Amino acid sequence: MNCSLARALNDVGDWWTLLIIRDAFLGAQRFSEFQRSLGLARNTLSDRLERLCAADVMMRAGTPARPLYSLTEKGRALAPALVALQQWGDQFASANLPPVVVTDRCGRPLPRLKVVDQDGAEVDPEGLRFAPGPGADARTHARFQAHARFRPTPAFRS
Amino acid sequence: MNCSLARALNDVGDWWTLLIIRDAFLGAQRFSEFQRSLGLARNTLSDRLERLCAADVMMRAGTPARPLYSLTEKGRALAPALVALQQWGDQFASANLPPVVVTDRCGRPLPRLKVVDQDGAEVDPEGLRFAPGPGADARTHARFQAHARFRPTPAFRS
DNA sequence: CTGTATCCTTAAAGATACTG
DNA sequence: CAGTATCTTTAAGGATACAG
Repeated sequence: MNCSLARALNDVGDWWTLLIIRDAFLGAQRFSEFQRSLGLARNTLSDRLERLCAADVMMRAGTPARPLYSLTEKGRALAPALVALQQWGDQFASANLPPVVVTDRCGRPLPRLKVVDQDGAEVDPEGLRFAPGPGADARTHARFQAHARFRPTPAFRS
Repeated sequence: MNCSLARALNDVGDWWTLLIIRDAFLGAQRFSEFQRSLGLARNTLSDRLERLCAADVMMRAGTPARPLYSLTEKGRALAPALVALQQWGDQFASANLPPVVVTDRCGRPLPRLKVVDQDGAEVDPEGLRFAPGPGADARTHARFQAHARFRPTPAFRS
């Protein structure tokens, strides 16, 4: 798919994968830590760790017999996505009574992530738009031109 | 699960669901728009839209015979998570050549989402911590006390 | 401890045809 | 147009036992 979101989901869009990554952020490193923390089957965990290493989201260190799993830079770059999802769950799926909160290293809860524009002004969801990027292929361009991708942008609406 | 992330994933942690939501942000409203845009089976789409409406992420308007699907406030609140994931895919899965970029309503590409603390300072991934929240149950508290959730916080490490 | 190898059961997804 | 109803196929996940 010619789509970054689909590609992202291909790497981490699985039920267990993001939970594994969260545990890695929490400091889990050993196979058994993930396994006991999440309670998933061993073969499933094995498969997920394999995929994550193959996708360069996590890496294996330690000895082959007792590996240590940790996040790569690519994996750590998931922090905003992870925090955003958790905060959304805090607010809407946990009725603002989250079991666990994300904090800075001093233990102060983090404010909600905001989408801001180049001037630092917050962009509300209705203000979001999409446009062909540098990697757009012919099909993508065609789609946007065909019907402005569903919703006309202000420029087209004028 | 006593975990906001798992609850969030329960609502939107599916392969198709986030793509449907993205199309909704793009302005798609009709069953056939989603279907043609994503190319998923009709029964699958039907199921996803059903779940999304049940979870109050999307809502149905228009006539029963020709419904219009749109995001609720809860759904629009997914914008940060969606943008964060897409940007991650842009950078790492599309080699910084994204087919589609997220912009503000003027068409200016958005800067990358950042995790900031209460003072507005950026929090790097290593600085992330987690702590029991107001909705923590006994089991959650026990977990944190048992082993500081894998990694000792600076306070515990001292 | 860290997996791999099977087996088994269930769920998910697509294709297709049909209905209001 | 917007689904529903079947049917079929495949994949995913858990359980268990075993191995290095």
